[in-house]
Amino acid sequence: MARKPDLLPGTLDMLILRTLQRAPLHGYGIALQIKRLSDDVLTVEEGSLYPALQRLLLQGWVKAEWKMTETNRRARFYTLTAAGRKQLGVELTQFEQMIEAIGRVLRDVQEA
Amino acid sequence: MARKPDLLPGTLDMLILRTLQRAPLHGYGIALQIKRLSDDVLTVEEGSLYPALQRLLLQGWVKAEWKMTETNRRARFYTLTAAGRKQLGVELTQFEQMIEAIGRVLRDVQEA
DNA sequence: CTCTACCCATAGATAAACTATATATACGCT
DNA sequence: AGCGTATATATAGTTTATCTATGGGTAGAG
Repeated sequence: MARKPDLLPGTLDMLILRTLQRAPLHGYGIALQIKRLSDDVLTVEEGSLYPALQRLLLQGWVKAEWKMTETNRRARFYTLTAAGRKQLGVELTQFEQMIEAIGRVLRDVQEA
Repeated sequence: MARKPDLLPGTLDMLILRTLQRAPLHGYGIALQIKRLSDDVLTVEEGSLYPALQRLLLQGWVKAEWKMTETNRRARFYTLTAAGRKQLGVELTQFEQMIEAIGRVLRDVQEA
């Protein structure tokens, strides 16, 4: 009845970019980190993650290169570009603005 | 390039239910109120609003009846049902949980 | 030599929201 | 009388994000 979404639609790109701002990372690692930092509230499914990364690549917000992980595995490491850093700023601002706006509607702030 | 969404996907039903919790209202009025309370940050397009109201009706979360407005117009007034009140509670809780989780990811709270 | 954790990727379905369009009426203005 | 604007509902068709399901493949532990 009441579905339990894995994440809030429209926030995935922002979460990925923010994760990459801390350090370059591969897809699997990004998903794990988001899951862990959110205390398992947010889960990034693989079918959402990899298309999202393709989107970000196409937009030029991240770049990718194949490397070996510490555990000796081939993995594609994504790095935030300058444009990506800028985009992250835009998305963070917009997101905060929306959250505040939603808060106003939910709380029904009275005005003169 | 950087799209400006009208609202955060996944929050519309909650916003409508919350608006109706204050008082029964017609579709047009709901959209106006959300827009105004949010200081024009949130805009509910008609193509989003009316399908959403149909959804809520089908789920039994609201009921509707035709009435006249104060300005002497035919309009369909929606009222929150008991089930709708309950659903609103669920959605509010989930939303807060998600927002907090996103906040943790964005702020990268350090733990032991 | 099998199992689990790690890692990438895409095709297809679903659902929410958007754009565009259609209809209609009350009221004020000229 | 005629026009424009704000009010009011509704749907068809498109787009886009996310999910489900599936397919690969490798390192290392047991």
